[in-house]
Amino acid sequence: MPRPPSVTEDRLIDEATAIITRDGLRELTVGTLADALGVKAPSLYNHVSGIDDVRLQVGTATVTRLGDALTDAAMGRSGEDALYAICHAYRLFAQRNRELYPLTVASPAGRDDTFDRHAWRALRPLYAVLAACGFEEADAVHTARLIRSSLHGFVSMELAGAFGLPESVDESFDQMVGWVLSLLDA
Amino acid sequence: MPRPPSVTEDRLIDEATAIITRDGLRELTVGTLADALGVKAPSLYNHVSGIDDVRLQVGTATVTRLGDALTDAAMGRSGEDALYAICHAYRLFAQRNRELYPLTVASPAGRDDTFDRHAWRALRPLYAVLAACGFEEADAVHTARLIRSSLHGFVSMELAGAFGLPESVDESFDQMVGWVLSLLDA
DNA sequence: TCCTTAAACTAAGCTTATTAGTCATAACAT
DNA sequence: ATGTTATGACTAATAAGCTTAGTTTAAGGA
Repeated sequence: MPRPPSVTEDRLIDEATAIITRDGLRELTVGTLADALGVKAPSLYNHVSGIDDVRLQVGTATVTRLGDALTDAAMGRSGEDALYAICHAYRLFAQRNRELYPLTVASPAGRDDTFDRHAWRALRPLYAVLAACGFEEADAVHTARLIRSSLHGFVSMELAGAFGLPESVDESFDQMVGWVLSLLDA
Repeated sequence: MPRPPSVTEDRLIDEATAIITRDGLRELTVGTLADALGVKAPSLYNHVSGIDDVRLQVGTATVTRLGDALTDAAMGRSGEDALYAICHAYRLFAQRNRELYPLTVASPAGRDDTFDRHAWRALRPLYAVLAACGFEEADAVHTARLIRSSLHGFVSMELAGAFGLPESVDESFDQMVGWVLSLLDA
């Protein structure tokens, strides 16, 4: 029927991810992305609804990778051991994807079902640990929110350069993780 | 010597703040700000170096107001009582300034001395509580980072709509504050 | 071969940020 | 009073970004 597209969804997300990683979030534009794909800017509108859509799709792909990283970290461990690994994997992912990480927090401009589904899925290892430690439904939710808040707050402030004092940031993180682990005893 | 400016720094920041609060961060542009000030767009460059500079200055003003709110909350209280008030004042400020709050986290695009000074000043009530509770130098820094991480992480995720489940967000916050307060006993 | 269909293209609009260069004016020194 | 001058406001213009409209092209099926 139609001619084969030179732009596939995978290639689009890959190139957009590469631009953000290499040059920063602000350098992802319709123009730079079209160039990277070897196509003129308006042609992108055959594949996405706009630049916000591209960012959303990159965010979805990134939060999926984050979930994979957390799952890998928790694999084969349990309890405090697993939670410790999850915390450190979370921070490591943010550090290695400093420009992409902000896209994982939430879908800007209102709900997006696909993003939300993938974001929820990324939290499975965390909920698995809590469930295995005997946390009931609602309590698991509150505790997971606390842990996510601490982790996201820490890494986003760290990436933003909000920790200005000379004290070791690694040590601060270790101390915070220790505190998070103690939640499992309660 | 020169003629009196129709655009003062105060008015500029006030109007920019009003636009962000009323219409959202994305609506703050050189054009909308110039209109609000009754001036043509290029005239703004006699007062600021660009739109990023405007955002930075609004952020500085906002983080100062945040510090005032925290100071007011802690006034006349001490220990757990003061920290409880600080936590709730922090969240309330973010909720009442949802569009402005992201500007308080850090100066984008590298250090800005003025912003950093005001941001540091905003943390004084927190450090005061910790000092009064006997926290030593480095330990106070690590603990303050933990508390800031939890608070910032929670409110930024809440504002971003990252807590999708039906469980009460207020209850999650209360539980988190309870844990934060328990830090003072350690 | 010809038609359908989707994806590419060109052209063009509008918005935003910014720079260059000009003009107006109010405060100050004389 | 008057002229100087610094400053801020203006017009004009450019470049970049996002998007829409409308046209062309090419591959696969009839």
